[in-house]
Amino acid sequence: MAEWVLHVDMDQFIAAVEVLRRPELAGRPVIVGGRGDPTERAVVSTASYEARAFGIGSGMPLKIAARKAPEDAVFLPVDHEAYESASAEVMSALRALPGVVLEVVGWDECFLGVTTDDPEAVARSAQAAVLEATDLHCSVGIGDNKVRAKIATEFGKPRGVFRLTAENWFDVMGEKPTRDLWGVGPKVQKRLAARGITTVSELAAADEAELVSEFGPRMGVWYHGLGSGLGPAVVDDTPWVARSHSRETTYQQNLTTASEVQAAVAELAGHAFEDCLADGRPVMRVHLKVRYAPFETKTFGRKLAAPTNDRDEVIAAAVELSTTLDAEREVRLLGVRAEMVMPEAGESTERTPVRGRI
DNA sequence: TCTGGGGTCCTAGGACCC
DNA sequence: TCTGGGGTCCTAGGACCC
Repeated sequence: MAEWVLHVDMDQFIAAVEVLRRPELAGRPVIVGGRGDPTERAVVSTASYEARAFGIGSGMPLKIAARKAPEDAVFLPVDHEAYESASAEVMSALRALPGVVLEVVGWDECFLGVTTDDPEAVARSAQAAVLEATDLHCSVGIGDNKVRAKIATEFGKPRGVFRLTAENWFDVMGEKPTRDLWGVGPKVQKRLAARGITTVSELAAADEAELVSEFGPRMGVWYHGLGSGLGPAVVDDTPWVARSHSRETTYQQNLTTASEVQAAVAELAGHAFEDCLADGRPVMRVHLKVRYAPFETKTFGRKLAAPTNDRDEVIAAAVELSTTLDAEREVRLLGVRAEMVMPEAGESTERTPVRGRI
């Protein structure tokens, strides 16, 4: 029997959860984002397939989505608690499958590690288990590592199963643009293209030393391997330990005075601090990120003298950071993020340069 | 045309020490 | 007067993911 990595990804998860509790919305374009008011500053979290047909997608400003949407479209507010409880049901249904190791990646996706001669059968039973428990549909990618399993899922959508391994990697992916790889975004795609690398096959055939000189010792090697579909194959079910907590808000009206900014920073820092407190862990660093008009961002931070549980100390540190803003130029803030970083928690597991929770 | 909120990890460069 | 290497720590910034 062989070891396999399965990647389970819910189909239009947030929209599907909303339709589940409002069956009358089935078949209509559903757009979930912000407070559900398309005239506000906010973006689309998820659009149903019906809405995607009109060119609406996640990350798009609600105002733009409203312009593209047909008359019968429905805008709904984000309801974190509903998605979290649906997510928990999905995960527990999957965890109950015999012989699987489950690693949560996000609300609506996870990896399953399984030893079997028939991974397609496991994939089908995973889909059946999720449907039975939640009435929600998912797609499953099967791979010989996480990178291939993750990419395979896209070929299975919706409600399908697809297998991607070393055997068919270049047949399936060879001619695709580098952007289709997990971890290659628009910036990296552009930098690769500047060196004549536009397809997955070209990336695999590229000179690794050249990639290292462009992207650094870790990322250069990582991207080169990505061209061949290389990646970690270990599915790790140890519970997630957050390294940091942050709070961010976009203001409907820009903040324009130093005292407004300081009040906003103090409030956000307080909430982020409480998230750390809830984890039972002290705060080691305080970061601030501001977005100011027209569309620039600035980040800065400071290490505290020692890890602390002192609320006043971390808030004071955050507020003090905000005083370094250039009042003339930078105090027209669209948004502010306060981040609290906690000390390294125990031994870290194997890490890969794929961002986010892998 | 307008820009979420929650995260993670990597890199470059300066400061500082020996 | 001119200016070594090597190492570590720290901060700012960047990129990407869900």
